[in-house]
Amino acid sequence: MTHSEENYLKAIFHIGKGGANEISTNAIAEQMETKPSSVTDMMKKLSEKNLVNYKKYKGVSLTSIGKSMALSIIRKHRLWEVFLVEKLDFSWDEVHDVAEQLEHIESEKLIDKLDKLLDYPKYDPHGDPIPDKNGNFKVIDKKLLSELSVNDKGICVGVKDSSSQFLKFLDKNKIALGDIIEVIDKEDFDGSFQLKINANSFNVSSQIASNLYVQITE
Amino acid sequence: MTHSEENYLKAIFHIGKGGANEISTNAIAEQMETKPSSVTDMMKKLSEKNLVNYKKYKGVSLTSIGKSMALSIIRKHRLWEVFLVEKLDFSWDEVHDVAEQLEHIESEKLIDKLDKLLDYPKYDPHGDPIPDKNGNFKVIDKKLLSELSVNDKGICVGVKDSSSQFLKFLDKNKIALGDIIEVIDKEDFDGSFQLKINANSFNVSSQIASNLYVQITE
DNA sequence: ATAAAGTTTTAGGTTTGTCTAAATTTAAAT
DNA sequence: ATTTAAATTTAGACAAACCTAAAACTTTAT
Repeated sequence: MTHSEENYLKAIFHIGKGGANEISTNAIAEQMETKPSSVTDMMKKLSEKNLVNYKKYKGVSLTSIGKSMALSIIRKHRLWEVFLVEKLDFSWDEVHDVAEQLEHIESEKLIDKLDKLLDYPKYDPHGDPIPDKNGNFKVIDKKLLSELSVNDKGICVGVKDSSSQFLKFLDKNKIALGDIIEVIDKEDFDGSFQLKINANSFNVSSQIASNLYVQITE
Repeated sequence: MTHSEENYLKAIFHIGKGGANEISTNAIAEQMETKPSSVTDMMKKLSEKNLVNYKKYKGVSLTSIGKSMALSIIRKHRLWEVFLVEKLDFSWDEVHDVAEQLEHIESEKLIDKLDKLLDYPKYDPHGDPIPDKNGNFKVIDKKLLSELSVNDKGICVGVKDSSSQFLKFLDKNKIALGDIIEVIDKEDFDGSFQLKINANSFNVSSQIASNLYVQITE
């Protein structure tokens, strides 16, 4: 598996949200920041290798082998992110690019030992689940903050947008995973939210609310 | 810098032992396990980029930029080796191939933080010095065990051959870096050595003796 | 000093992953 | 039901890094 092949598998997995949906050539091209014609070339190759199901003009989906390879890369990516934050004091907005490189290192022993060093973490620094060796992971029942109603209460468990800008915004406003969030009021006019986060009052725009995941507690 | 370019710089550095000697195309080809014609191609490219001094038929040497890049890769390689042994419980014969991949990860911050995590090690698991950020490292005054005379005493500080076979042999015989070695007798006939290692008697072949570095203490 | 041997370079070809431009297929709109 | 628009694929090209075979240069040996 080349790095490029791995990146395509990962992209297909992410676009399809892990399901077996048919993914369009254009969607992959956009995600990979490449051209549709390049995607077509690669799909032929991955199809040859039985990693994707591909029929001309009909989109692609991962085969079970392709899916388990994608999960293995995602596992590596997320474990490395935890390592960077926990052991090397990176902040959560700095880890992505480095993990993007580290995820391609080939060594099963390395990943097993890293997993152990980190004490078998279940989630990465952005709240995304880390698949185990067999590709299994718990999907926790989370909702976007924007879907909550007034008086709903929950724990902040993840971010949808994990861009550096958004993460830095959260840092600046002292919003972190694990925080307890309560919806005090919702403004119909602009979709903004009045919140209580860890006992402090907050007002966040709908943009923010639709990029924060919470686990409802009551 | 591509991985391949980095590997060539490293190879040239290793062949020339860090000096400014003129390195032959064939020597590089052998080290890189590739063909001389491929080396020529790459030397032209590296020369274009001012990383090597290259004149047709005359061999190459690293420019100062090329040398500092080679040192940076070696620094990364050796730091990762320490990480694998110290933090992930790899044994010293298992680290090379993985470090060979990890050395190409691009992130200054990653290496700075790794260096810190490991508490700024000066030597890798095979006793080779780790260059600092500026490419400086101490060359300790070591000799091959085979150069010692009867009654010489020293500390085992490194290996010349760091192949898995040799390292496993040392493990099996409980010879490790830091051990105190005394030459009891030398057999002229086959060049074998009678040693005392950490108070135990040992007999090693000339092959072994010429692949172990010791620092003489008296 | 010259032939033989060894080394290095050139010339031309391959694979991988990308691209642009043109052709084809599918989907949408009237 | 056609036409138009959008998505996708094909065709042909390019750079990187490698290869083989042949040519050119150096070195060695007589």
